[in-house]
Amino acid sequence: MGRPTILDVAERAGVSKSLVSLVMRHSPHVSEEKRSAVLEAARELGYRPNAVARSLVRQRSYVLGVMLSNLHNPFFADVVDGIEERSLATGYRALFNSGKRVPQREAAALETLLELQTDGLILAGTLLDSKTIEKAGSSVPVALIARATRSSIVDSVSGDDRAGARMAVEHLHSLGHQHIAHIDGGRGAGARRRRSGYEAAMRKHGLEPMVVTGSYTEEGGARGVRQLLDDGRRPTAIFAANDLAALGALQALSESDHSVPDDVSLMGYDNAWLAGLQHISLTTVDQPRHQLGATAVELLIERLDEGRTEPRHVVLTPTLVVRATTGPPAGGL
Amino acid sequence: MGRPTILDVAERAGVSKSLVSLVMRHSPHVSEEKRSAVLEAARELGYRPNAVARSLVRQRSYVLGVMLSNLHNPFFADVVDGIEERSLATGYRALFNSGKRVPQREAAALETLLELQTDGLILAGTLLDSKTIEKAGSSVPVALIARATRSSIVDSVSGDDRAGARMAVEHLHSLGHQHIAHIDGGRGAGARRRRSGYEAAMRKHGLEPMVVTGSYTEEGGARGVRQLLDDGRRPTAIFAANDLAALGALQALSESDHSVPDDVSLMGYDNAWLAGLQHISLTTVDQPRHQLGATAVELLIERLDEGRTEPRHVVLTPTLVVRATTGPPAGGL
DNA sequence: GACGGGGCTTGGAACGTTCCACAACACCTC
DNA sequence: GAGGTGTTGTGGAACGTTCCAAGCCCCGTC
Repeated sequence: MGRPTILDVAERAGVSKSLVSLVMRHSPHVSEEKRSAVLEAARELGYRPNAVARSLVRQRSYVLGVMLSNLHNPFFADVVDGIEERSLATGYRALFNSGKRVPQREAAALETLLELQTDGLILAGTLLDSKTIEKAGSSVPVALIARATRSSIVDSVSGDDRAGARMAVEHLHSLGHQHIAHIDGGRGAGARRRRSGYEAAMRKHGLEPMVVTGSYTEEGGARGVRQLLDDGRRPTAIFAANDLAALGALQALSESDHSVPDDVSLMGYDNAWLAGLQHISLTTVDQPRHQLGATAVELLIERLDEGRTEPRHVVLTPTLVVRATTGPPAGGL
Repeated sequence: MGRPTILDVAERAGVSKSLVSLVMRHSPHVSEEKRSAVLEAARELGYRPNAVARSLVRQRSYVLGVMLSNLHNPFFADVVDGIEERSLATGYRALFNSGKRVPQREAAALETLLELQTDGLILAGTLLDSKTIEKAGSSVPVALIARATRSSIVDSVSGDDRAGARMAVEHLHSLGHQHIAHIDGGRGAGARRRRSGYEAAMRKHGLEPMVVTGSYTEEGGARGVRQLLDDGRRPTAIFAANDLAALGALQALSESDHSVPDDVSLMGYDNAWLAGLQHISLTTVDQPRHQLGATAVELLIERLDEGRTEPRHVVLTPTLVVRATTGPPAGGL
């Protein structure tokens, strides 16, 4: 015989299964006597409510599914903190998955979460195409993190990437830089907006945009620098699409004997915790990571418990964080 | 009406629910004709199997629950990779949780996973006491990662922390260091063994152990260095309990104007990816992180699908990784 | 002393699957 | 043409809960 069920507890306590159910759900309409009898029996048997059976009949699991694009990006660790805290506070629990930045893997992870009947879905930094996302959104509330969308079906919360990119350019420009390269985030969430914000800000100051393709990974940043070197471009400053890419760029720059910021200035994006490490001390654009996560949960709850049906798209404002990797222009690459 | 069920599909395809079930599970005993009719109906309705109902009746969820002690520690990102890869390959899916290094939170996360009827449980770097762990282990297979145990109930896979600590001491000793401090990992998983491995190795070389309390976090490492300074201890080398703590130590050292390795040598433990960053380039002890995760999954599967019942405790051997933060002894703190 | 009402308790139906035993049918063999 | 064999398809029970309608009992009221 397997795990004890509500029936076993009922029998042992000499009551009906319904009463056990009531006790387990802290109903006030139970006599003190029976309550303690049930609790006692449950303790003795080591009874634990079966959430699977419960969610089958209630048609509600009180679980929020979270698909993380990339566990290695410390940016998401903070986002997850926000998600867990907020969902715990509202009576839900969060369960995670990861798609490892591979669309096919992400689709599988999404499907898993869907089959498990999670009440709501958070896609953090997903690479999935909007058709797939909207299809998911049509069967369960979905909130996107860090991937702006104009979808009329799913919600989203993201930083204002265009504004953040503008801040980066403006910071570098105010230091005197004219040749500012951007290593973009490729197909990464929000990368297009950061890129276009960069381009717009450059043009606004009469500067020529200089973009190479990268990604939201160290490898992407390193590749970007190598590309810049191969092309013989001579930026005096580099704005990488995120902190991880900036780290990769830092790596590649020191391999090619360029010092930061003495030869080249370098900026990242996100202000993930490692940007603040003294030995890195990266100038970057801060995203309210914790709040990004918390807001996504709230968006879901508005739909789940408050009946909202029109989509909401929340945009949070980033802030500039100046540290040690930027300075006045010098030799450049 | 909500999501379509197997009954809706059956009706639309003009067959019984049982047949639909067979098709969905790729049974070979279905005529081509009916199979395609069912598939077609399912597609039209947007049917998706309900994993909740399925696992209720099968008494199996094919989900492995993973409780992560600390998502901010990059060590776990690699472990998770190993878990996801191995479980995908064996027909299971992994779902994560985090306990944020707070025993009470961890207990709640564990309980959640238990109630959701996951088929097996992986506790990665948990701070939970063994009584709680064994209780969980008595109702579902449990595998511990990075927390050695002699439990006769749960399985475990961990690095040989004593040996790793010895390697660290021996490396520093071979460079000529005599005054080697250890900032320990407090109550962290495996911390006690690293500490005792350090102490044993020190004694073996006729050296006096010098231990201060820390934790597996940056904050713990920084606090350890400050403690060392306050106490007026003058180590020429510091061995931190893990890479994160080493990073915190690095931080505190540069705040107190000590340069690494010119004044003090510094070592970490884990070889998490950030240890390899050129700008950090931490000498450390490598743990086979990916394999730690993969092995935990295998241990669970042995119990689940192969009927093993006696416990197994796998110990993997760490290796020394020499980078730039260690050198010959100099002024010290 | 019948009636009504409230607090506590109960059994049965339902949730969406899988599993099992069996039915239906075709085909082969003697 | 009766009997066996094998392949495909079916309905009902079961999984462990929650929900609902209804029952029981006690008490107060007229």
